[in-house]
Amino acid sequence: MALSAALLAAAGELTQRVHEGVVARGFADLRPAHGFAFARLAPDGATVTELAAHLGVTKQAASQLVDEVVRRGYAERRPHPGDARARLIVLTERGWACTRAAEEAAAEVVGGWCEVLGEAQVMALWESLAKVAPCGPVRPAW
Amino acid sequence: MALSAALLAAAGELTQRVHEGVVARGFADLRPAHGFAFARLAPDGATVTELAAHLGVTKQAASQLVDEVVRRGYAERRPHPGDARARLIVLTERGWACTRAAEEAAAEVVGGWCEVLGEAQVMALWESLAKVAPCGPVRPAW
DNA sequence: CGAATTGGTCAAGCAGCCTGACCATATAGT
DNA sequence: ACTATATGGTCAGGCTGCTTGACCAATTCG
Repeated sequence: MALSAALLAAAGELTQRVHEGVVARGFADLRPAHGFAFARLAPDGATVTELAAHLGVTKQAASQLVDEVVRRGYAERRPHPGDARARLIVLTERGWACTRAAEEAAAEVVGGWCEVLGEAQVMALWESLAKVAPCGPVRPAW
Repeated sequence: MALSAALLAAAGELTQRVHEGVVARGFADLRPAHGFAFARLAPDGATVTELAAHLGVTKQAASQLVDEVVRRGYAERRPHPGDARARLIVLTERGWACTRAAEEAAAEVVGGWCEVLGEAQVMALWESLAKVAPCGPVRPAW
């Protein structure tokens, strides 16, 4: 179906342009995959196991990804308040700055869409997508 | 933005379910990435270089991917009619069967969306996406 | 209190992609 | 026509991200 192609094209372009926007704002040492991790870490932090589940990878892979972002100063491992085995991964100030940069870049792209479609159409698009994939995986899927 | 998340979720779910559908129809030795290659090969075949450009990878990676699908009987390398250096990669009958299976699986998913949104909304969704990403990359983007 | 479970890391291996080098054919320059 | 350059494709080697398997520390259940 052509709809499938259009959907994949839009998602690919969004990912690509958000990544470009993040890089342009000075965060060049990150890959798109890190963004998906930040999305899970942002609200209140998360454990490695939770992050692994969110990204659909093994704990080891998630742990390795956390190593990277910690080494680059975007997050830190803290003792978990309620479980001495676990560690709570939380964003640092730099991590939050990067998250805000990603939101700005995303808003820019969506703004461009509003100019093409009109705001009402974009809202309709959003609602349709939300109904169609209520809890789909917000992560690299292929 | 929540729209971004919804879009990525929908694209991820589509990719995943199409792949599941293809596997369920008996083509278990393929990855989603192969599907993006088939999309370029399907109409009239393509050279390795064209395929590489379409997938956004190097010629070497594309050549290796072609090796895999040839070894598994989905495609074959033929001499290129107009250029003795080049080879035209074309789908075999098995390759076409797999392509049809993918289209069936995609139609199933979209059919499910029609039940949720109604056919008119799905058409509107399609048109909006087509306007927004007229020539986005139909390939794994992250 | 011992047994089984869960969170996390360490170690080794593999798959997919990249860079660099190379050959064969095609195209352009003179 | 003949060389020079560009293009299509492959081979070889290396790197990165992810996986499986094993293990330790802390928790929970009997």
